[in-house]
Amino acid sequence: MDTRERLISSTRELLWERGYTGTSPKAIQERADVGQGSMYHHFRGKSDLALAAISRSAREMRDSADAVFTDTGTVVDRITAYLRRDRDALKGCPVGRLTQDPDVMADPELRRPVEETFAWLTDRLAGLLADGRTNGELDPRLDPEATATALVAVLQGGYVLARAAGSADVHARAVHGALGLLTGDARRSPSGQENR
Amino acid sequence: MDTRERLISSTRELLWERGYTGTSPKAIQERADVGQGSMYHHFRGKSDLALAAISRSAREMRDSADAVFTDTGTVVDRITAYLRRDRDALKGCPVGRLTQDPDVMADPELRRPVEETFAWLTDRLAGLLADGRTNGELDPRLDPEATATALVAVLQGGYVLARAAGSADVHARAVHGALGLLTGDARRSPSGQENR
DNA sequence: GTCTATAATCGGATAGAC
DNA sequence: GTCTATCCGATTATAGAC
Repeated sequence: MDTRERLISSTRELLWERGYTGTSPKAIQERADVGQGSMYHHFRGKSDLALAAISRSAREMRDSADAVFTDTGTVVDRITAYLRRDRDALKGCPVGRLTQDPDVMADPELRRPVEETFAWLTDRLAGLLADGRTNGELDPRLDPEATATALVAVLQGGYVLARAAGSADVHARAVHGALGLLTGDARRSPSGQENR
Repeated sequence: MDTRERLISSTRELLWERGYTGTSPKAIQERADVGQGSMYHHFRGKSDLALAAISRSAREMRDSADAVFTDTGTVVDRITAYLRRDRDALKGCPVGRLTQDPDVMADPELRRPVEETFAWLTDRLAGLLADGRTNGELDPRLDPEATATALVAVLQGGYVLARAAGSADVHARAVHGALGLLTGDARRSPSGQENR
């Protein structure tokens, strides 16, 4: 890996672990094993490096999700596969994490990849859910946009809860609960007052 | 409000807005309108202040949730009221936010209130869901712990998505989606293959 | 209790030699 | 392209006067 790539890679890791404010140019250089001068030769400064790192992480997140979504199987299969996908729950989401960084959110350039990634993801999931509704896999009353938003929120919130508990199992439990609701293993009782 | 309280209040605000790493003693003093010497008289340092602030926020979050949970109405009513509660979605959760702060999570004292708050919240919701299952409001197949975890995750993840989108509506949409799944307005089709 | 002074270290760069 | 030197403000305190 060349110098430039090592810097991007190091920045991605540090943004993931410590956020933008918690990441210093010096720490980036040390982890990349690159000198001060080198870093400022390849990038104009911290925010320039962060832009490269964030864009890379966003693209990777999108590409890997898309691979699961375009896989074979029923709609429910593909959504289940995405929700259950292997993840390091205690590390959190490298993109979602950035929403807590005021300096990232305040800079339109840095913020853009974050915004676009979640807009794309939610939209893609909503499309799948709409397909499932059309083909009879899912209840016609299901609201694709709202449901997609809820599912993405479960994933993002699952990271929060897993980190709070210090246990990756909590993320899996959140996903399990969401799938239970989606696939009808857990819902308002058929004898409940809201049933029609 | 006395000096000590102003310092705690100022620290709570800053931790909420900028996190632990992004909050300097100087900024705390300025917002509280308290001098350097005063701050170090009342608190041993930044982490001591943070502990007071975090404990306060955690207790407040817990108390206000408990008020909704112990309210009158059906289980589904109370859960709905909690999920739909007025919130400043773009500001995020003052407690959940701290899970992204490595310095907070690395310090057992600072971390404890965060961990306990979410453990309590999830447990409390699971109890309500179990009650709803018992009294026939909810499907007997519903897994109370997993569902409770998913619901709390929707709230926490909703903040992430709202901030990413720059719109509080996204949080409301996530909640709407989750309630649709929980109350049976949106789920796997009755004619779907998983139906028994 | 509050104020000012002092200080060591870090953060985020710029400048110029090689 | 990479290195070292230098810079200035911020961070997180401590010390002692008032």
